[in-house]
Amino acid sequence: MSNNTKTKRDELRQRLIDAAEDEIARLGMVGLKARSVTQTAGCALGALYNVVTDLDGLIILVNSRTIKRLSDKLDEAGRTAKTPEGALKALATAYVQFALSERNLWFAAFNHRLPDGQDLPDWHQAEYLALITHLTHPLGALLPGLSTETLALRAQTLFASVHGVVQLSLNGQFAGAPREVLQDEVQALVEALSLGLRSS
Amino acid sequence: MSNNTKTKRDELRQRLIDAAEDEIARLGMVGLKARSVTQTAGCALGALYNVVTDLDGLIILVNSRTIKRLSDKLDEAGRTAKTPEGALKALATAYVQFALSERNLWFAAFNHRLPDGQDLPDWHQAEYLALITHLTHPLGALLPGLSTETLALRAQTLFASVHGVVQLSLNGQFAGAPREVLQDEVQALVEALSLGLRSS
DNA sequence: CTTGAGTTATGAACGACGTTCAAGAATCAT
DNA sequence: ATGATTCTTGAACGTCGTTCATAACTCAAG
Repeated sequence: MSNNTKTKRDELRQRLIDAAEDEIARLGMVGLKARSVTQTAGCALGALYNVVTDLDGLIILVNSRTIKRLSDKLDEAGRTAKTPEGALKALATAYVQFALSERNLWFAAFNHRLPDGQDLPDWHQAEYLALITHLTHPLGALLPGLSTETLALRAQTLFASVHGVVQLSLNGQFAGAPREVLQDEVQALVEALSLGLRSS
Repeated sequence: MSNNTKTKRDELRQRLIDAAEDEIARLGMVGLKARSVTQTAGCALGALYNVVTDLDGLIILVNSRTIKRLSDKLDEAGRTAKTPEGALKALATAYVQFALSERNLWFAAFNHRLPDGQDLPDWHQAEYLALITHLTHPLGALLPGLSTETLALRAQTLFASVHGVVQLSLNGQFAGAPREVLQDEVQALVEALSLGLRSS
């Protein structure tokens, strides 16, 4: 394969990711169709499968972008805070804001499921883990003396609990905090958890 | 419509729910197919649409059963505890156990999404809300003096945070507590939250 | 029992989907 | 300029949810 065709493929892959990202953002994950995405990317239907394994593979590439963007927001939020608890609150706020403003992409990133037996590629799993790492530092300052492993576990749990509140609120027609008080509820959650974790 | 045909329809509806429940339990929500479910229920393909609006409608009926079963488990767990905090922990434990033992049905109940613009029927939304009500009593005992509305909100948030930890652990190939320590992490979460909520 | 109008059940047919692959177009070394 | 090789294309396939013309059935009236 010549160098020229390789860069052409890369360009097409980028165009496909662009188109897929747009389609998911507008219509959600189920709105992503092979025929439509290839048309707006300006290629043949079959070309999709030269450049990407699957529609699932394309979703993964979009999700990778989303996670990267979310990671940047968290980075920014984490830097501005003074106290560890303030940092955790700022991170939660940023997370909620991201989920609210990029609902469909956020949803795709956290709810895309591969067919049974298939696993996410390692490089992509690592991106999710890196996301949670943003919590490790402030949480470690709040809870000194924890082993690295327990700290990592607690960071995952903290992340997951905030994520759960956002998910049930945005998703759920049933239950879940109404959208107007979502930020408040998440703040209360982080505050109570910070307090409780420190004194337990 | 004679009475006879009405009960025949009801019987068929039950058989379809049975078949759908089995199929979802074995293969997950995406494994539910109109052709297969009607075949094991012993009826024609089109009969599905006489008895139920949609495949989505069938999923809702299965989810209703699942929520009812989960509600029973929570009832049981809530009754055995002495202290409010003990009750919350027992409820969380029961929830985790249910999710672990009925993964696919649990997943369907909390991740089924109707097409854009459609809402869950009111009677079904009420079932989800009733589920969360199990937390209200012990939480109210733990946090006296809260208004009914804030108490309901806190109960939803507590529910959602536990749910989030379970979801990310079971779902996520990326991140989320590994399954062996899930119960421990959820216990730690409930403990910290109880402590933190009380003293805030 | 017979009739026929009204009701219910059936499954072939439809359109949309993801994916494949034979055939054509483009590229490149000679 | 030519043949070999690589890449691209979109028609075709199988599967899906859903519909609807038609067949089968039900039942009151004669």
